[in-house]
Amino acid sequence: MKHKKADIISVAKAASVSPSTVSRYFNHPELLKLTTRKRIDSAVRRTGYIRNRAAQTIHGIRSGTIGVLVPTLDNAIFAEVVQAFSDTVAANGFTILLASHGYDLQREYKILRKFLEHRVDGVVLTGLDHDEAVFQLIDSQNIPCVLIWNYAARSRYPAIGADNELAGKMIADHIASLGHRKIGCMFPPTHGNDRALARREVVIDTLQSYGISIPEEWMLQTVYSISASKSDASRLFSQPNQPTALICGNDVLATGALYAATASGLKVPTDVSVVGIGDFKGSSEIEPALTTVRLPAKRIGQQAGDALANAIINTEGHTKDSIHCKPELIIRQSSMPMRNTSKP
Amino acid sequence: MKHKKADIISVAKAASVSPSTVSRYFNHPELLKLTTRKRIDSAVRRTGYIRNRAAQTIHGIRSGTIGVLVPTLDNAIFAEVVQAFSDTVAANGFTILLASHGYDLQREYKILRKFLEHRVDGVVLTGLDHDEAVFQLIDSQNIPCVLIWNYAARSRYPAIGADNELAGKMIADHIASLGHRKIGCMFPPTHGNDRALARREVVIDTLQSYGISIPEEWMLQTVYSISASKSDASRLFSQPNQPTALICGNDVLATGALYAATASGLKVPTDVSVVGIGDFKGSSEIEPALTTVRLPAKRIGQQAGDALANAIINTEGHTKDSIHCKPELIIRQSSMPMRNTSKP
DNA sequence: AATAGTTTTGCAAATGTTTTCATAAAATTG
DNA sequence: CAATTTTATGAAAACATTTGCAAAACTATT
Repeated sequence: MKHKKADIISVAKAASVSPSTVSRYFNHPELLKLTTRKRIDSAVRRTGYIRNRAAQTIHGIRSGTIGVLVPTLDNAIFAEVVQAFSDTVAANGFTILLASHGYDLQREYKILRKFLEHRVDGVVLTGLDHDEAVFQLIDSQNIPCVLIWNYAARSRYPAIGADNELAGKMIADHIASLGHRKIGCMFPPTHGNDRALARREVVIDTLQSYGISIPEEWMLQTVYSISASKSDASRLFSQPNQPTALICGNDVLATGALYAATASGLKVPTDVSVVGIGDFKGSSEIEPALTTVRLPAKRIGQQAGDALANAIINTEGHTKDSIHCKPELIIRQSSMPMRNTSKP
Repeated sequence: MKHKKADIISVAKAASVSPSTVSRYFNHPELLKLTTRKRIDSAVRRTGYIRNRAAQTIHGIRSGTIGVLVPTLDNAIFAEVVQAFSDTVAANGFTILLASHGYDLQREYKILRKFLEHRVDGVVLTGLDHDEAVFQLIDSQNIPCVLIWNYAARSRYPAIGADNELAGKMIADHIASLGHRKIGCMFPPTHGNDRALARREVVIDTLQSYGISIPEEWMLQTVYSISASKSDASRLFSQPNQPTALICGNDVLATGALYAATASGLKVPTDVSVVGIGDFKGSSEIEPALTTVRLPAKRIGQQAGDALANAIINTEGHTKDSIHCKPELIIRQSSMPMRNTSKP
């Protein structure tokens, strides 16, 4: 007794009009007489008809979907960007197709193809660096694209995000200007992750410019997790020779380092300053509150959403300009000037 | 000089075969002769053809999409579930359409309609409670659906998740059996959030069964954020009369409470025990490590993904059974038995 | 080499919609 | 109230595919 799913023809029959009229009811209601509009209205209700976007899409009409490709959602900050992006484009009637590639470039290409099979109206990629094949695929379909999270003045597609190098420079400047000279660094693996790479390079370079170099054993490479960063930092903090400041590649690593300090009986910031990058949720509430550089995730998501929705709706031409969402140094309690006296 | 986008007909021409043969190349390659297969292979490559799922979908073929509807992604635990779900169904060739309703039931209905316009092959809703109109819409389209996150033996659709009431009971039992009698509670607003409601009710009831009742002023309602929970808990901790234990509705709230304790100079667990629910990332590393009840987000996402993909691919009949992903009491350092001596 | 049996391919109809063009109905004008 | 303009509706083609059926092309058998 299951009815066939209602299509536009059954609605037309129920309303005693032609299918074309029903189509107009949805797409150009102002062309219909009030009475027929009402009749169709009731017919739609009675039949439980739901429009079929697939059928519309084959007429070259927009699919109303945007493909969003992130490395992972387990990283709270990406979740936040996606959330903001999704809300923004939803206001323009778009729904997002979401997938994650787990930092695997091969997978990124495959997922992009799948997005294109679904005839997404636009795509969002995370970060600046992607396989050349990925770029070519997007070019060949000529579909609007934005790169989120990282900013660069010159990039293959409009980049909307924060200048990660600037963020790295800001935090390194901060630590160096506090007088620290014995500095440790903890950064995530940089393979397939241009954000992390950019930050690390610039931190090292900036410190270099102050005449500071970082010994091998204080240069930690730590996967993105509180547990890994806590254990790595604990190991660092239990060595005889210790840095007076630890610069972490992001706030998750810094959080782990803060916990490690507490666990090791070190006081932050008196014994060691700890700083992060990102200003994630909770970074301002943690004890001691974390000094960090704010990367405005929410704003990035919104700007990217506006830019892409705009590129799709208006010109059908491509988005033009990159947008820089400025990072901002947030000084809290986890960093302080270097004490002048050295330990006896 | 932009070419028209390649369709199946242009591929057919390029390979000197009929469109039907190209179609078969994708859908039933085993029917083709090796040589024609190769010819088409090359034609596809040369033309840059990408299949059009929209055109397939109107033949009643599956769209290969699953609609996922969560309250928000800003909650790390939902992000984790979504991530696990997405990965699982991606292995079966599905892509997810993701949207969030921000605990607004009206929006949930609208989003669901949009999903159905896209002819999703299945839908995922978060939590057990939804507008009756939502359920009816799903019924009318008869499309597989699973409810994630919360478990209940009897529910409108298969529920795959943890028993939140059990989780609440476990943590309440734990605290009561440690001898605490002066107990505070901090729970999120329960409006439109059946998970939170279930937990709170059962905690209160369980404590009741130990003869414990919670005074009005120790019953905090706090929005989901570390900053709110920290400030609410700080207020509680600065009152003259204080509980010896604080039960928090989730680990985010508990984290804020832990920070508040540190800020107020209280020692956890000696001065006050603090417990959460969820076992979020970082809960085991925070100092002191948080006693909580683990809700297996990842497993929920995977199980839900398997169940739904299965329901779609195999029977085309609906998913049958709810699955209970058992919560688990994780005792760490933030809780300890009640001291016998009361403060002077 | 003719026949029967397979395998491979193409034709044409079908899918659910939009849209152009034509026509019918209504409204406006003299 | 007839002529003209405007508005509302329908018929049919178009969109990019899939698929049942039949024809063509091969194989195998005698």
